[in-house]
Amino acid sequence: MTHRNAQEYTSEQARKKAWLPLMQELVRCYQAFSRHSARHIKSLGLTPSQFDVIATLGNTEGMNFKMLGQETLITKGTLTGIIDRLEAKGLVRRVNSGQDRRSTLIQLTEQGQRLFEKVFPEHIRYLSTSFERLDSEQQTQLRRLLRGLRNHFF
Amino acid sequence: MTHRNAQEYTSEQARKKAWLPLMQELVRCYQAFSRHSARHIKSLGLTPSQFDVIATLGNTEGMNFKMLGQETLITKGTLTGIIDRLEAKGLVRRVNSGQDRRSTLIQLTEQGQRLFEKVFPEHIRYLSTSFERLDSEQQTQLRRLLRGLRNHFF
DNA sequence: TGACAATAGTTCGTATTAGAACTATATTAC
DNA sequence: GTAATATAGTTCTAATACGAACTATTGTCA
Repeated sequence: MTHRNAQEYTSEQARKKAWLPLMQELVRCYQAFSRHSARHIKSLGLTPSQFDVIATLGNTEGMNFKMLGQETLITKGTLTGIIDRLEAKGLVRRVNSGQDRRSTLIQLTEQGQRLFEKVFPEHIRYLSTSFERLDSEQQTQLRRLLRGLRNHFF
Repeated sequence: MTHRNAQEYTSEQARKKAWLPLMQELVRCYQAFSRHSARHIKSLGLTPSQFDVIATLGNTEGMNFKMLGQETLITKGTLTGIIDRLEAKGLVRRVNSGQDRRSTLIQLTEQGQRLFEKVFPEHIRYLSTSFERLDSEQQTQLRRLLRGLRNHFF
């Protein structure tokens, strides 16, 4: 998604495509963030997706697959495997949710809760040192611009 | 990486963590872009990674794995499989690069070149309609802010 | 109520993805 | 000039990732 050809295409064919460097930067920035974050998460013995699930489930009574998928942006087919492995690690459990017998409630076990309380603040602290180098105004502005761009991907 | 807990954590424990919504927005915006882009690429019969390689190789004499990996941000182990499948499709070929017998040059075949010429402009056009909704100044500013943030992920 | 559509999770097939170990070749150091 | 080291690709393993097909259950509607 980096598209080395982007720059050349810009100057050669259409001066108007000035957004191509923006697209490249979006990809690069996300990748840099993602790898930076993953480095720390792996040192905690989790995969990024597993951490995401743990972080989403923390301070919650539990969630079914549908909601968990919406929060984490992980599709349900993928989620099944992730929950399988977290369950095998003893960090979450599947519980029959009362009403709808199709639905499954996923919740942190005691061990999962303890892990959440330990690693979530740690990870936030780890990421702070990067994000806080932007001043408050830059953060707000960046967030607003990203939000605006996101709304244009239908 | 969405971290539903982020908001709560912000207000409860540390007023200072105002960057958490920014992190969420970065993830969501990238995901939205990525899926929007992938939708079109799949309709062209390629995977995002395959398209990325084709786009990078276009208008080039070819590239070895190392350079191709740097451009596309794909690690070499992954690249081997992607090139295997593109080669099976007849879109790229592996050529012994002259000097270093460890190195392999990957280049588009005639068919790959034709595909590049067809799908690259199409995809750019497809993405235009989203990116061009930001005015020129917003684009510049967003790019600059992303660049600044990226530099803080060491 | 009884066919039919909709929904929740699981399973399956194909393709990434990262990283570690491995092979072959090239470079460096002494 | 050869041993030690570094580099280019490949192979391997474990975990995602998406979407389609499948099963079980629930909702709809005539």
